Amino acid sequence: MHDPLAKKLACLDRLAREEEEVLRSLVAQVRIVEPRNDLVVNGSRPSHSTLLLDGFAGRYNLTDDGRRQITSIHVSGDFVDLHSFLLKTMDHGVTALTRCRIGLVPHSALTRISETEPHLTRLLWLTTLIDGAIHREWLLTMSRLSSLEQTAHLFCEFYMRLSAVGLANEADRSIPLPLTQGELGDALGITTVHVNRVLQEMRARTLVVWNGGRLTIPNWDRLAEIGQFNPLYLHQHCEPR
Amino acid sequence: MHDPLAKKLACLDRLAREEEEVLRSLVAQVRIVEPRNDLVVNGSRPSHSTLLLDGFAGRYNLTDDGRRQITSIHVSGDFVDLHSFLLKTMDHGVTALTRCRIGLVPHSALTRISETEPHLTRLLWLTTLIDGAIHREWLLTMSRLSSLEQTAHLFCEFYMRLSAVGLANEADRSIPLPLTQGELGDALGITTVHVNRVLQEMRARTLVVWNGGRLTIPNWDRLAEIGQFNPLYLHQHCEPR
DNA sequence: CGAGGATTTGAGCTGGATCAAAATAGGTGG
DNA sequence: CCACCTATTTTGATCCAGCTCAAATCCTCG
Repeated sequence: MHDPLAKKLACLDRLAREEEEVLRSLVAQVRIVEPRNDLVVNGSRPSHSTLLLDGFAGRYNLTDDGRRQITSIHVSGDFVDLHSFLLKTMDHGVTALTRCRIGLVPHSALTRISETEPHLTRLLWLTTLIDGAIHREWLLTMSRLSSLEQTAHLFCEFYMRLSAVGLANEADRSIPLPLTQGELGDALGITTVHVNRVLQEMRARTLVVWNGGRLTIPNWDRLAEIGQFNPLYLHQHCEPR
Repeated sequence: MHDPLAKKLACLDRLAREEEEVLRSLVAQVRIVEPRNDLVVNGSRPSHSTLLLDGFAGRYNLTDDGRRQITSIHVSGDFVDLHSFLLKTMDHGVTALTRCRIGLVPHSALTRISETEPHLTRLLWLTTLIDGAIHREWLLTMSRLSSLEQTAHLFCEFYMRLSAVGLANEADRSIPLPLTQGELGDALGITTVHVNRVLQEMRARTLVVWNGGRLTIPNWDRLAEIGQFNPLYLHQHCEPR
């Protein structure tokens, strides 16, 4: 049994065998959610948190007149709404960008962990802190970089994060990226039309190849330089926490 | 003795007497930091977290060529870098926007809390989740609202947050806001020149009065409407966590 | 083969940037 | 109390990255 959560946490700190056991027992129920459906509804008060087992999901906020900003994109092993455990009321929605397989983790189980497993609690807390670090990086790239630079940055981030959970093909530097240009624009804060133009420019400069839902990065160093990408903010290294 | 941290946490959930005691004992040392100095240095590995006792501070990231984005602004009672406890390495800097009085909280004390005080741990965790919720809201307002709307939103947020720690004058709806227009621009992601023009427009429409380091909001409802401000994301209400 | 979504192209427009300079406001030392 | 220095705010003129609107093409899949 592959356990993407344990895999992800093991990137952050050594896990004891019993801790892995505890993690494995968290998921009370598995469900499938079709693309464009909400995994979690804005304003709801969930009694469980949602662990993404497979697929891509996005948190989003809407303006009063319905324009959407995707504030993060999640992949296997990510808790898309671990924060609902303590925030109680959802202040945003979470949508399935592809067909998603999700595991439901009762808040009661999380409370139990917080009472009896301080080390695991710190690691779960840590994953929400990394979410915050990503938000901050997005704030920077959104406001201060050109949309091409910002896109380059985001592609690098996706690569690193998918790589961490074993979903990157390290040989040809490619990852699954089954999004539409419109969805990417909602994450970048730009229009579909402009996403398209940015991609054309990137293609012309052979910075990336993106088709059939797969993104390939022929020259990592150049892409990372253009996107001013420094992976430090992802905190993907194992140390005692 | 006024304890701004206990005051803030008490807005989120009932605190036991002994918990307040524990919180009071956290600060090992108090220091003063002058404006424009770093409270926490980017890339450092702090051995303590910084509780802001008095003053205004801002987290910031820089682009490679030195442009700055302020990713959050903190006031009394805020932990400006509680996350350094688990992230270990700072992925951004924290600067004093005014003269700041800070309390240093050793990470060892935080580890102890996480081992022995599950409820307090959840509340501290929660404060970092609220930081994340604010980041998401900023992502939305930055990308989808006009700069005037975004500014209105930010002013509403400041008012609510300062009000929660007793720093707002509820009578005339005013708060301390000792920032320069340049600093505000760094938080909004716009230039000083444009901040100035936005403020002129807001003044002309008597949405706000801002001078002598104090912001007054003559008509809350109008400002909140323009900024599409809904305080839900601040999660400022007491409930069992 | 047809239909609805996704991508692409084109033409103009605009919010906010840039650059440069002037006016003000604080703060400091004499 | 004044003269001076520096940071901040304000004004003006120009520019451009990314938006809007509209239509065409291309997939994909029933």
